[in-house]
Amino acid sequence: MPELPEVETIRRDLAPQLEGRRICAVRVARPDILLGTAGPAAFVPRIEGSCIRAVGRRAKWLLFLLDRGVLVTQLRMTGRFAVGPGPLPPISEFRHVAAEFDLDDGRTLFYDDVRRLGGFQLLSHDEWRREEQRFGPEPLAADFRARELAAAIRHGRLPVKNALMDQSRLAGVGNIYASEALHAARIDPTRPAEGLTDDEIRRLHRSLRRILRDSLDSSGTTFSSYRAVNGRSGSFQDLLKVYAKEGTACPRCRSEIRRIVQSGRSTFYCPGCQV
DNA sequence: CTTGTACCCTGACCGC
DNA sequence: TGCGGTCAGGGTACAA
Repeated sequence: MPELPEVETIRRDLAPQLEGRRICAVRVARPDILLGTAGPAAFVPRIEGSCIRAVGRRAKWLLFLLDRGVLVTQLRMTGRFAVGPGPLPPISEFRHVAAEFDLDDGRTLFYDDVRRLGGFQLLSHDEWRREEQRFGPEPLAADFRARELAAAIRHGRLPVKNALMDQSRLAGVGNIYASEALHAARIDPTRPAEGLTDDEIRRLHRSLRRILRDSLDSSGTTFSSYRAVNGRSGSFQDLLKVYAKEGTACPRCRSEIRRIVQSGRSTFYCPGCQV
């Protein structure tokens, strides 16, 4: 379940291995990972021969900035990458390889996706610029202050947890970090976003940024399926306070952590200290 | 405009 | 041992 810290971890793993490389050949074993209208017949020749100038990230999307456009990648739930020296995936866990990209240094980039909810789309630089406008601000950007958080989420009767996860309001936050940030800020996840006080916004801003940074320092949360590149695990799951901790004691007030469902997603919170 | 729901997909897990 | 049902949640399409 890659959110901002997980996708950024993958970007940092991939960038030094891929930047400056040319893609010589592409194989798409599972065409349904090609998002949008393009099938392999249109996709493959547009990628082959292109050079990877940089590996980027916006929200939870990983970006391969090519000389001919932007290869946009969504990992959704189970998408993973590995880079190997030969024609076979370097780790045995890659049993659902959906696409392979041969590089000009003899190595191959493998994309594996059990559920195939993720995938690729090649956009022109102009198309990506327009697409990118749909996202809210990046919460780890240097100029993202409490004022920017308030402008992004403090409107509407939507519960604050859903507001945090709405990618058009705020980029990169998903189910795990929304629950964790609200617990750290002592805010009830069901509260309408428009009702947060200035002090609560300041607490949420600090908590959210600290948790995203700490998770990045831990290479993300390997809870079920997420891995960094080549199967590497993150360790932030060891530092979670409420996510998937239903029935355990809140580390702050010892009340019992509860699980509720908001918009079909699990929310974990402490009824004792989140008000 | 906002808000809610169904759907895509497979593997892990549970109860019988 | 098998087997059906449920759940996981990212984003998107569509309805109200």
